[in-house]
Amino acid sequence: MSEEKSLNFIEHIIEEDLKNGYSKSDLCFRFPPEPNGYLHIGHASSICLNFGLGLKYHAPVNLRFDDTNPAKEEQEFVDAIKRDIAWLGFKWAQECYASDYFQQLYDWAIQLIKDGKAYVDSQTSEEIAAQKGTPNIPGTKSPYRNRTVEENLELFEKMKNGDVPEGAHVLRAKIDMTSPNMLMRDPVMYRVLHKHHHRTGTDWKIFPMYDWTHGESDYIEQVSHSFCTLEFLPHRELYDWFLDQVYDVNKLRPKQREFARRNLSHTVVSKRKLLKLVQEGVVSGWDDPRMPTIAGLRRRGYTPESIRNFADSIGVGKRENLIDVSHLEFNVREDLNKKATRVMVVLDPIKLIITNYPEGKTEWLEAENNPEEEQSGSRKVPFSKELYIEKEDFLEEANNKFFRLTLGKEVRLKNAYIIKGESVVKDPAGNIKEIHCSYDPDSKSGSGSEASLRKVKGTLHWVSIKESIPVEVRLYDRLFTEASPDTHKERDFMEFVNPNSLETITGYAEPNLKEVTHGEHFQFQRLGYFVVDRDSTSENKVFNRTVPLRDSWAKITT
RNA sequence: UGGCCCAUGGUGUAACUGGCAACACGUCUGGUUUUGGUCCAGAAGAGUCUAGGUUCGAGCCCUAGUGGGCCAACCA
Repeated sequence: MSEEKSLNFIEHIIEEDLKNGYSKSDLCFRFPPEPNGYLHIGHASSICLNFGLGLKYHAPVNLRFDDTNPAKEEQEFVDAIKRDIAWLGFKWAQECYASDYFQQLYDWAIQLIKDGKAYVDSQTSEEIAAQKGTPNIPGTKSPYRNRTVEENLELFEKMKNGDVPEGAHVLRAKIDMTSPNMLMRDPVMYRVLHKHHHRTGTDWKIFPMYDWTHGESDYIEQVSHSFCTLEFLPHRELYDWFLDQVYDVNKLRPKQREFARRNLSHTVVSKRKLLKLVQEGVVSGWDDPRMPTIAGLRRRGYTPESIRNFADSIGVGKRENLIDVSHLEFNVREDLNKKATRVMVVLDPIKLIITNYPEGKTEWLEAENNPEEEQSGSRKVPFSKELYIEKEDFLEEANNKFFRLTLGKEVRLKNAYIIKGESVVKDPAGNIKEIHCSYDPDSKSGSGSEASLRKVKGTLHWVSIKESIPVEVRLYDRLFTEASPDTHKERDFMEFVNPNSLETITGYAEPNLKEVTHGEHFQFQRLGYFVVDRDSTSENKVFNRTVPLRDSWAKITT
């Protein structure tokens, strides 16, 4: 009776620990962003992983800001990160800041100095780097490595008090300059920075490095499992070394474990690169609907559920990966199919005149809001003699693979009548100006009449010209032409930016779209899922296309 | 002149302590349908990087090779 989903390797680690002495109440996780930018779809995987584990094991998950570098971090990003995680639907147990642990970290550092495990180095960063060697060549010891405890304490005190300029000294852990792991070659623990920190202001002049901070923060919060991406694997040895120095056997000792970050095709997931797109004006900002940021996806119309389902469905692994965006798009469609109200909008209009329909008459026809959702109800749409339909929904002559309007054949107008193409009116250049057709008055949708039940080959969306309203519609394409824009070593990812990633057009919508609110989702019949964007410079309502309806539309037009 | 990680259909994952490879996306076909969507049914597609070894039996274990990735920031 176990309909249990198979476990991923992260869950196996936890199950294993549970078998080997951990109790369920020991479990505690964390999501530790640095507040130096916006969260993106890559972070979403990590968020869903950690918070998902919290939900699964009823364990707390802390939101911890890794704010140890005042040069890059800002309160604005802290706020944006909290907003995005909350929007995804997750609740953190505690809001923590690495900067809250500065004093504790400092006290431990003093202890390390006293134990002869840390020393103040007064070389330049270049000198230190040179001594570090390479992965192939062992490093050499710093001339300051054997300073006395007293001297180290005194210098470190000066660093702390801001009595020395930036770069004058650093505090280093005394480990092993010949280790095959570069990170173990006397890593820097503290540097001097005379910068304003968004939380501690000017209280601290020394700031701890990531490695010295992260494991100890996990320990302070008694996080049981600290999951990070694979590039931190070599850091684990150092994570454990630092923990060894402060660890109390009566307390829980956190574990760092690593998983592969998720890469999405046709996009970049690197704050540095995303920042460049913003700075160079390729996109309008961090929340441009083409951006893979949570804020961008939200504005594009992606729902929290779709992002969470996506993250859950792709799982976690340890290998290099490139997930096709179609996976993400599937999850969006699946969710929006149940939520989005069906409406009719014509993007590339051509006039359709129903020759046998009374002049000046307007009928208000019943239209279902969402056939997938019983309770969604219905609304009225106006129908009259002169309509717009999509230009590409008509061909004078077509083979029988074409399911839409041609001369002499019948199709249904969605929610309305069955019509038959009669003739076309062309301008002198031969372009079709209007299409004339006749309608069958007995074929009204939902009337139940024999005529209305007649099978026709296709159904078209339309809009009554007189009552229609213009709307601004933004169609998006992938931001990069290349599936993997950042793995080409010799070429810059900017070379792969798709110049046609945004197309703005004016469409004609049924009048119901006059009253819509920001963030509302719609399915424009045949055209895709759209979301109402926030107010802009346009006097018309603005709709962002979240995603087209599967691939069919593009397929047919070719 | 190194150390570590990884290798399963097109993509992403699964296969409990070894028992002839499963799920989702994508693709294709058929049916339903007031939109070529949705929904339903079905199909194709890998024999698990290579070579050895252990074993009655290996995707799972061992060895070597190959391929990919990570490590030399006073970033995280």
